[in-house]
Amino acid sequence: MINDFKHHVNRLRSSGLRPTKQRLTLCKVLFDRKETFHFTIDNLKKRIEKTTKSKISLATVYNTVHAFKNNGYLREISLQGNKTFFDTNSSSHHHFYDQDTGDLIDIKNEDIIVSKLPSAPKGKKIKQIEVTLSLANNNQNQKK
Amino acid sequence: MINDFKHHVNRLRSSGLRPTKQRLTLCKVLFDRKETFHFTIDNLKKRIEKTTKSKISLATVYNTVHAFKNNGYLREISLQGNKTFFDTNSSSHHHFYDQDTGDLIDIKNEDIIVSKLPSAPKGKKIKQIEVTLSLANNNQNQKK
DNA sequence: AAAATAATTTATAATCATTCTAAACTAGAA
DNA sequence: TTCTAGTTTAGAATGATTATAAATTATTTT
Ligand SMILES: [Mn+2]
Ligand SMILES: [Mn+2]
Ligand SMILES: [Zn+2]
Ligand SMILES: [Zn+2]
Repeated sequence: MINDFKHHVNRLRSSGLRPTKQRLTLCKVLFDRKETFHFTIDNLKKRIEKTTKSKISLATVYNTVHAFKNNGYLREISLQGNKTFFDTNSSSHHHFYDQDTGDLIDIKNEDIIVSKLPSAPKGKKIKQIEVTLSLANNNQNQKK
Repeated sequence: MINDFKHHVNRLRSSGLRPTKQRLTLCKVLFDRKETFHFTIDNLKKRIEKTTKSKISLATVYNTVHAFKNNGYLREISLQGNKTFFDTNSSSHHHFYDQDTGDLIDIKNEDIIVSKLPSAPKGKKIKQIEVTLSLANNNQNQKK
């Protein structure tokens, strides 16, 4: 599996995306690893620069990440603050969000059970259930 | 209760905020109504201009909204896309988020039951449980 | 009530993330 | 090889938010 990227080429082709040098580089950086992870664009840009010799323009990183997201390779995660996070774990799951550190930790889908849900408004369907558990330090924020 | 804003003055004072003309105007626009609502800064700025005669600078709207949020009068809501929403309903509750229209609909806390939760990491505490149900149109996005 | 002070407001500039543009480049088809 | 549509790119443009620093105002002190 290592050093093999035929499957990336295939996946890109089957999404109607040409397997360009830049896209394959991104595929390797994002998907050729055991653990999934969360990242920002800025974050990812730096990782590419460190990890690979390829130079990819910022515009292309944006374009590619959005293409990957639109084709279900990546998930976009919404958090407070004005930064957008992405998740290489595109399957359904939830998150701890540490308000102090900004850390984001995966929670497996089966570790949270939502046993009651409202029904969707007329003509609409529930497409995704997302639970975010916000964390803070244990010590009571004792005022004074 | 109408045309009475002593309680706003009191609340501001008890938060260590001086009851300025601008803050009281914001309090009236945000809290003197039956229904709670969701808004963006831009959104709120326009509402102020329509509703009141007061002219409040953009910087003050930002400052005040953040002060109100930090003191628990408002909640900040995180959604996909790069806009920040606020919620005059500061109590614990959940949301429908319509991916097509961008609409945000409240779900009462008791209409969602989360019956299994993971435990928080060491030294951390779960401060907030937020469930977002993403909506899309019923019709299957049939590809061709 | 006037003066002193500290907080607040404001216009405007600065920053930062993201998107747009249009020219150069490239993958795949003919 | 030539053609064409798709892709990449640098840089400009946009839009939201934050910073700055001077003017104003609320509150405290005299
Ligand atoms: Mn904010
Ligand atoms: Mn995006
Ligand atoms: Zn995740
Ligand atoms: Zn709400």
